[in-house]
Amino acid sequence: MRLTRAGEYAVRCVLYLSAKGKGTLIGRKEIAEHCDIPDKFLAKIAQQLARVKLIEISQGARGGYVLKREPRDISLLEVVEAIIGEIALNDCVTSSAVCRASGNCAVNRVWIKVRNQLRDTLAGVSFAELLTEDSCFLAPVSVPLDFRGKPKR
Amino acid sequence: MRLTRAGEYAVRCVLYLSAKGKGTLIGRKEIAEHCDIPDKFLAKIAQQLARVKLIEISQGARGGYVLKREPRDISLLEVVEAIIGEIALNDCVTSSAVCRASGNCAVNRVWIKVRNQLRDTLAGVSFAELLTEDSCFLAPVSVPLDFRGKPKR
DNA sequence: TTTATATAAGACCAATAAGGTCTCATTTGT
DNA sequence: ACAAATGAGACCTTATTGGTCTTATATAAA
Repeated sequence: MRLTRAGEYAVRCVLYLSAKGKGTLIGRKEIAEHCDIPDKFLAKIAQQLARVKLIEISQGARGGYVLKREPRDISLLEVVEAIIGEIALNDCVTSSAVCRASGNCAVNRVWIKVRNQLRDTLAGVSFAELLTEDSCFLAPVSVPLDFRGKPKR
Repeated sequence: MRLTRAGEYAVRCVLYLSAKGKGTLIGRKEIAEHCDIPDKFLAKIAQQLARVKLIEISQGARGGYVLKREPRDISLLEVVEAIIGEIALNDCVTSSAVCRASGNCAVNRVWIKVRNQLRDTLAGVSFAELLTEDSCFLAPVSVPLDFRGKPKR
């Protein structure tokens, strides 16, 4: 696994929307500009976020994106996996096609362990938490105090 | 980071050499065949392992590879990083070029944390340990009892 | 109801990295 | 000297990433 550019952008986008608060409609261009994401590329990424119900997209004039859940209930893991799929650090873990011994392999067991560890840690970080610290924004954004807390899952 | 095919092959190779024991000369073809690694590709990988002194290569007729350290002192991390370089899960962690806020970014701090966690876990697994369980071999290999234990680092 | 402003969906393209091969040189045992 | 092995790096092919473009559709406002 690797946090691809698309994944990185998705995190920035959700972080920006989180700062604005759940339910606030924000135009795509504003996000793109503010978070330094190529406009059209963001459109593609947003569709994936919408598919997993993290955001809602409204079309037409004055359209844009709306965060559908509270930042404290959104984990880093969710956003990342919405874009790059379920995290796997190697092929063996997901498919036994590569390694004939797979399924009963000591090396594989280690990879499964570190993968779970990684996922657990990412699952434990909410966007509300991320907002309480300086983040990857290009310009400062005001952060409402009530968007702080731990994720439910 | 992702365990590439090359990294996977390197692990298999060192595991095979570990089973044979430190100091035992094994021909490249034997390893390639036994571990299901493309012969020429193994040559390339072996050079990287030699560069970090994990193995020694002898040329000429009856040449091959020799494990230079005890399996209990070789960690999974070492072998993996010998091939794919120091593990980094995203660009931000390594270079601040991508993310302008880098260095003081909450998201980045999370990635650094999970990366360290991952490296620590891999560093804690020795090849001796891996040998005590069924591994990614295509055919069974006898495992000397004295190659079992924890890695020094 | 027309027009301007947005996004939708997916085809498409360029750049990079992964996976692997090939060639020519060098080394070493016999 | 010769055969059997590896060294080093150029080179090729394929997959993935990162991103754009085009056509269609939706909506607010004039």
